[in-house]
Order: sequence, then C-alpha cells, then structure tokens
Amino acid sequence: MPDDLGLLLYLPHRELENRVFAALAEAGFDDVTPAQARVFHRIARDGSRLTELAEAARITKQTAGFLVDQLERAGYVERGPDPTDARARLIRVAERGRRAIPVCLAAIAEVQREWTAHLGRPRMVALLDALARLREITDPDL
Amino acid sequence: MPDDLGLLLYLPHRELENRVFAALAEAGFDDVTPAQARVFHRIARDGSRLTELAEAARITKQTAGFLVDQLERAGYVERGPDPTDARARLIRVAERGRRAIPVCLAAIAEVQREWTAHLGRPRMVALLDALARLREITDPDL
DNA sequence: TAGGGTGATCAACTTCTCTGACCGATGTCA
DNA sequence: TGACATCGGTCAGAGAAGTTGATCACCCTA
Repeated sequence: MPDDLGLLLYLPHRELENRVFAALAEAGFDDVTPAQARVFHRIARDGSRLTELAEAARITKQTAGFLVDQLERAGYVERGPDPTDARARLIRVAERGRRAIPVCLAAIAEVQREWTAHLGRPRMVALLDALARLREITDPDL
Repeated sequence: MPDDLGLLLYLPHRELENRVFAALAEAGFDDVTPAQARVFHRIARDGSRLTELAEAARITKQTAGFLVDQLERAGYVERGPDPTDARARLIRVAERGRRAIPVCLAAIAEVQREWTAHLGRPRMVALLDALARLREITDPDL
C-alpha cells in the first residue's frame, strides 16, 4: 500500500506528537499524557465546560472528567463554578498549564522549521493551507 | 491556538479513520480495532515477523504480539514458521483479511473524493505530494 | 562450545476509553 | 406553581491498548 492517505496523515502527526512530548518532558512537564493534552488543548480562553471539551475531543463526558481530574491534580487546570449555571463548572488553564504552553509552541515551531527545510517553503505553505481548509469539514468544534 | 499543526494533522486523520471503520463495520468486519489495523497494515506481501511489525508501528513486541493474537483469532492473519529462522514466525494476511482490504480502499477513495471536491484538485494533489515527501523523514519503516 | 544477541512469549501493571446508572440543577408548560 | 423532561456531571464496572521486566529457545561467531 504505497500512498495510503491514512498512513500519510498518521506518520507526521505521530512524529510531531513525539517531539512535543519529548520537549515537555525535558522542560520538567513529564507528568502529562497525549490524551490529557488533547483535552487541555480545547480549553477556551475564558474557560470551558466538561461537556464542551468532551464534544470537541469526541470522547465521553466520563473520559473527559477522568482526564481533567488528572490535569487538575497535576496543576495544569483548575475547576471553578459557572456563574451562569449552578449545575456546570468551568475548567480553566492554571499556572502550571500556562507555563507549559510556550514549550509546546517552541517544539512545534522547531519541527515546522525542519519540515520546511525538507519540503521547501512553497510546499510547506501549500500543506498548511490544505490542512486548514480541511479542518472546515473535519472539526466538529468549528 | 488557531493554526496548530498538531491539530491540523490530527483532525483529518481521525475523520478518515472513523469513516474507514464505519465502512468495515457495515460490511460485516465489526471485530477489528484501530490498533489491530495499524499492525495489520504493515504486514508485507510475503509475510512479516512480529519484531518487524512492532518496529514499524513503534510499539513493543509484546503489544504487537497481543494484537496479532486477536487478529489471528478473528481470522484476519495467520502465523506460520519462518523457513530461514526457527526462532521466528511469519505473519501473513489470511482469507478474512484479504476480503477486508477492498472495503478499506473504497472508503479511503470515497473520503479522498470528498476532500478533493472541497479543496479543488490542485490543492489535493499538493497535499498528497507534501505528505508523501514528509514520509521520507517520519517513517522509521522506510 | 561457550557467550552474546535475536525472536517471541508470559506476567503484572497503568492508562484510556467505554456503557450504564445515578444525582442535582434547570427550564418549560399545563 | 408543581410535575417532568433535559442538561451537566459523577460513580461503578469493564474492556482495550499499551508499558516494563523476566524468561526461554534459537542463531551466530569467536
């Protein structure tokens, strides 16, 4: 199966993920997992509800709650009341979470530099453009 | 985080995977999981050793063995002796596995048609080209 | 022929995810 | 205003996917 679209999408994602988590671990954030990161990533600036995170990440509320518990215990996020609905609670990025973000961004930028060097700038730009347009039809959160 | 490379790669892969497994389930292949498929996918035409599959999929030999056990029990693969080395065993695609492949290919082709319709042919070609070139530096199996 | 490396497996454990049941708060409508 | 469905979230139990560590059989080479 030479040019399998599934594998072609999977491989660079795995590579990027490995690099980001290696960078995180090296910077002392060695207690976060990919599953936790996928939830963390979807937290809105002004906080998100558990149900929103679950929908965006396409996991059940229970799984999202389980992962947020871990993130909360490790200090990456914090839960507070939702002033507009007493049933809900707002999940926000906490101090340790805020400090981890630039480490991720730097690792992604580094990988992106390497890939640009390999592909050449025009092909890299075309790749990002195509992926961004694809997001319009593949992201339930959008 | 508007244009996060990680998310941009993750979303279309998840979408494609969901579509392929939905098609498989509809065709009666409802007993195969993504993890099993990732191993199955790497089986060479003339058979592969467990260790080869584990390396290509970047999982431990134990995990690969666990997944191959399941695939074997469900009739997707079969294990035979390796004539060149009595320690090793060759894993080959079996009857049920062979019948599942065209279902996957059809599902992938369908998704690719949709994406081409959304992006336009030139952008789709550029996407595939960039991903194929990226494979050169992200696939340990190559 | 002894020793180190390789292919595979066994055992125990962690992490992630699910389904199903449940509880309290909310909103609606007779 | 009270009954009831809905919504946000949690608890309990299970299965799937992955890990490390140990072990065993076989291969190759000095």
